[in-house]
Amino acid sequence: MIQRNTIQCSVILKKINELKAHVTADELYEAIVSEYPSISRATVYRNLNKLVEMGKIRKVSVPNGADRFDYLCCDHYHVKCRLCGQLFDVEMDYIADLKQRIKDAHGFEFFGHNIIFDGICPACGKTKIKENKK
Amino acid sequence: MIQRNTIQCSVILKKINELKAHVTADELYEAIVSEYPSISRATVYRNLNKLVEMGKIRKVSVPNGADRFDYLCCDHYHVKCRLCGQLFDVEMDYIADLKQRIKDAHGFEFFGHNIIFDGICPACGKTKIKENKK
DNA sequence: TCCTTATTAGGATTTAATCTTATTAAAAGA
DNA sequence: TCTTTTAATAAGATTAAATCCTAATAAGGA
Repeated sequence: MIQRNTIQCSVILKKINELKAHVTADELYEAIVSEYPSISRATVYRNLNKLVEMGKIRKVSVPNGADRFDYLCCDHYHVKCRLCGQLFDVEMDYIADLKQRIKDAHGFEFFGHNIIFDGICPACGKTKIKENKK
Repeated sequence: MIQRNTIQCSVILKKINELKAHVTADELYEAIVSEYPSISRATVYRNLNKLVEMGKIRKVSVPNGADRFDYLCCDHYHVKCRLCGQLFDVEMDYIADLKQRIKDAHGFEFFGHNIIFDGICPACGKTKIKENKK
């Protein structure tokens, strides 16, 4: 017996697919606790990592912020707004050959890569222009 | 009077350039406190952020780990060993045109990007082979 | 149904980073 | 040089993210 299917784990996976957003573990906990009041924060964190290892969801490490979890779809990248801190999807092909660009691997074994863009989202961009006009 | 040159700030910058490594704020604090015992952790963190904003050093956000700080040299990328957690430089040209690859910017303003590779360093790779042979 | 043990709940703990407040010192001007 | 202003500091408290700890629970094979 290696791994058990628990109600908690399936509730977590269901909720991520339902929300279709880049949620933090804590946001997810808050969303679940209303319909499953006894669930523990530790259970949410533990199962999220388990689901990532199983390849059923994706974890996005965000600079200066909590990790975010994403339902699975195509490979894609993200941009974090430097003003509001929100994470958005970026429509761009996955750069499959990125590791071929590495000049000297020094004996490293590469598995994948993570790209996060730094930018300003449309909403914050508009606010910024208004504030500059003041 | 906008900004003051403090001894603490210059000690921190000097130490980063001396170490020439990807140090965390805490590692840096430990390295400095021996020769400057009264320095405060908060001062190290505050000045590191200040130096990043001034463009004198670089901050690297590492998945599942503390931020690391780098002395300035050329633009480059990093790889984090998934076994030992250490951060290493990757020799690869900076992809200046990366944002041109974005298909639909949705009104976003882009400034830059951050790439972190996921891999296994040579030292850990050797250890792994040995352990598999057991 | 029973038994083994993976998983959970709930709170405690750890770690990274920042905040708070009284004190100190950088640097501009007299 | 001395005075004044206030940015920056020290030291400890606090916050936030994530994990750990332990007794209790429940998944699922026998």
